[in-house]
Amino acid sequence: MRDFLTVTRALSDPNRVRTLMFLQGGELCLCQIIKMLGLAPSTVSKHMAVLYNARLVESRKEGRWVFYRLSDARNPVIRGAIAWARGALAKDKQTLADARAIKAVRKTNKEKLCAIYGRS
Amino acid sequence: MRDFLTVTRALSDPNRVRTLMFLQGGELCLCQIIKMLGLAPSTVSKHMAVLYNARLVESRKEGRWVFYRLSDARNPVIRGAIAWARGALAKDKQTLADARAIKAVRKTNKEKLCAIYGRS
DNA sequence: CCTATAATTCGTTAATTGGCGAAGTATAGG
DNA sequence: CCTATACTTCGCCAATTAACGAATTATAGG
Repeated sequence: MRDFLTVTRALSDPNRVRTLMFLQGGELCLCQIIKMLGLAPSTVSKHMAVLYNARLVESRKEGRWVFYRLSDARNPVIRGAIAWARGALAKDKQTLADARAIKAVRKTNKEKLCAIYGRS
Repeated sequence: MRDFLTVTRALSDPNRVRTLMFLQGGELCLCQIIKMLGLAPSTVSKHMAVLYNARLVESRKEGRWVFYRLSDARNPVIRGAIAWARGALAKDKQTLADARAIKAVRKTNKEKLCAIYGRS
C-alpha cells in the first residue's frame, strides 16, 4: 500500500506526469527538463526526487550532469503505472505538444542550453 | 491530463484505495463503508465524492441508502486504473485484511449496522 | 587553489487536502 | 405533519505540498 501510494502521489502532479511522458523519448539531463517545464531548478530537482523515490525514473551522473530516464524496473507495479499513464495520455494535448518541443531541446547544444539555467 | 490527474489524485489516499479494493466484492452502502473505514460519515461521504468524480465508482440511491460500486465504465483510462490498482494491491496486507472484514459487515443486518452510524 | 556551472538542500510562503462536528437535505414510517 | 435515519454540505483546523530564492555541494577547467 505504501509503495502504491508513493507512486500515485508521484503521478498526482502535472509537471511530474509531463516529465514522465517526454522521458519516453530517452534520457534527459536536469537542465533540459528545467527548460521544458519552465520552473526553478530547485523545484524541478524536487520533482525528480519524487519520481525517483517512487522508482518511476532512474538516474546516472556524468560529470556535472545528472541524467534521468524512465525506469526499466521489472517491478510490475512500476511497469503497470508507466504503461497505464502512457496509454491514458497518448493523445493528450500537453503530451503531444511536449513531444514536439522536446525535439528542439534535444537538438540544442547542452552547454548553451544549460548555462545559467538558460532561459531563452 | 485533467481527467488523468483527477484519477491519480483520487488514488492518492489510503482510505479511498482501500474502499476501491473492498468494493471489488460488490456494492456497499455508505454506512457499510463508514463501518469499514472507521471515519466520520462526513469524511467518508467526501471520499466517495472524490472517487465518484474521478469516475472510479458509480452510485445508486435506494430509499435512504446510497449504494456505491466499482465503475464498469468502458473508458479505458478508468478500467486501466482499476486493473492496475487491483494487480498492485492483490497481496497487500491491508487489502487482504479488509477482504476478510468485509464479509462480517456484509452479513450484519444493515438496519442494525447503520443505526446512529453504528460503531460496534 | 580558484572560478564557473549543474544540481541539491534548506527555509519560507500560499494553496490544497484530510479530518471533524454542526447544520442541512431527503426519505421512510408513524 | 413529525420523527428518525442516511447521507451531504459547510466551516474550521492541522498537516502536506508546490513553488521560489538563497545557500550548499560537487565537478570541470583554468
